[in-house]
Amino acid sequence: MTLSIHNTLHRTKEVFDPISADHVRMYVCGPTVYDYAHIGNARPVVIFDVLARLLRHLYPKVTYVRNITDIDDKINAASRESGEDIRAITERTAKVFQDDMAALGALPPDIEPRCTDHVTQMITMTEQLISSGNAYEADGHVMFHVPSMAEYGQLSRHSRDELIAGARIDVAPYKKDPADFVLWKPSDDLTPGWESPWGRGRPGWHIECSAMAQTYLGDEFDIHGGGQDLIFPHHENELAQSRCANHTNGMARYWMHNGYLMAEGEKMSKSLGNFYTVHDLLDEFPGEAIRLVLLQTHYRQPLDFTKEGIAEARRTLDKWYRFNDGNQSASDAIPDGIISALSDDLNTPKAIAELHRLTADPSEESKAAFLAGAQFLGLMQQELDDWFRWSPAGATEIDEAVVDALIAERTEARLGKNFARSDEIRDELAAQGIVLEDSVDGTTWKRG
RNA sequence: GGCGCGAUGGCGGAGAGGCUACGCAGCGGCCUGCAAAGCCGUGUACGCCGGUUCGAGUCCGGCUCGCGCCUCCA
Repeated sequence: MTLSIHNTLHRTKEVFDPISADHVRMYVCGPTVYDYAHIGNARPVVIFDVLARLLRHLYPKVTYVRNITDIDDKINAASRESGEDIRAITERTAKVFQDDMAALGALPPDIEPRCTDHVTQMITMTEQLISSGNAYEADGHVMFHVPSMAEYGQLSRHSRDELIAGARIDVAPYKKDPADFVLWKPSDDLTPGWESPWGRGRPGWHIECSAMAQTYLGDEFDIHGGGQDLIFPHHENELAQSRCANHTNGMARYWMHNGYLMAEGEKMSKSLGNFYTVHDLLDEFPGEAIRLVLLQTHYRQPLDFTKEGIAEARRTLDKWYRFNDGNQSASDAIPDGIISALSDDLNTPKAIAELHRLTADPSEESKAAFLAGAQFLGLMQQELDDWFRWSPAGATEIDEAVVDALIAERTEARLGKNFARSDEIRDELAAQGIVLEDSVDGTTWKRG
């Protein structure tokens, strides 16, 4: 099976040709842990989780690195505002992030490095950039000198002149060139800092990824991923730093970026009330339904995320859980249709259509294939009862014994043709969000 | 202003120069005491204007609308 992926570097779909077929290496930019992840942050996590699963299926060894950024001025600002210790904020937020992503069915990456553990590597890389003539120290800062790299802008396709023309902020006086960006900056006594050859300070906001990727994946690796909004400046600057420090022609062979996400037809913003954190959504919907919404749209397409969309995805999963009534086990082989769809630049909507196609055939063979395919995509992970009896956070507890007693009473009433009482019981339960289903085998219930 | 992305049937969403996408919802039917679930059947589409072609959602040009990014982040 040939894997092809869209490479942002060339803006075309290309056949994936790893540096070493024995060991595929991928780096994805992870969260800055100062606040709960919103659904836009979850999109790359789920997308690259699918890619990691696919790579592991196609290649013998895969190393997937996704960092946690725990040094950032937004974190410092959050700490100043709330008074909470920086370490406490980052630990707490990182834990919630990991739990929330697990609830979305995303497997943990192989390595999840933190910036605070890699400051030494960042300092080393910064020193390398100074000695190679690509960076300079000025006024306590170390700056990357953009004109020192001829190919700067190759990823985002911004020319240096355009950047300067479009700049929205004043140029700091210590910059040699308006396009230069920071590698290291000084910290005052109230700000976290590390000792360095340039005094006590902290890293700029791109060098972390360059340093951590180099540490775990080497000077050059296969895939670098993230959201489209990271193309510039983050990835452009990472690319420049890594190439110049490591003396390579590229950092990653393939750069992949997922499209942006809107919520309820508008850009997500707190003031519009459509700002969804994954943590809050998980109180309201099962994680698998959220995952399915994310996979139903191709990763490079814009996605309008709506609660109605999650509800619809949940109904689709209801249907799938019914189709696979809990008695099947997944076949060993992942259906070809799933693998070939995913191998075509991660065409998850097409893979999902393939799942729908398999549900049209009620044979045991098809059910086993369906289950294998769905589970490969990180879906159909629940027990049947857990899925149908899932309830939102804060919902009233259901006393199953009471429900069973009412069902028994209703069955009696139906046998006695007392349909008035029978329907009354059904309505009563429906009011509590319980839906009854009669079949030849008796009556079962689920949460509606 | 610069760079880039998107526009498909009521909704979601693939595909791609000639061939059914698919799902949801709707409608008709079967089943059911009635429902629910399930099953069968069924309608509707490619933003606008030109062009290329025997033939264009699919290629080219222009336009309209929506959106992203434009550095030490907000």
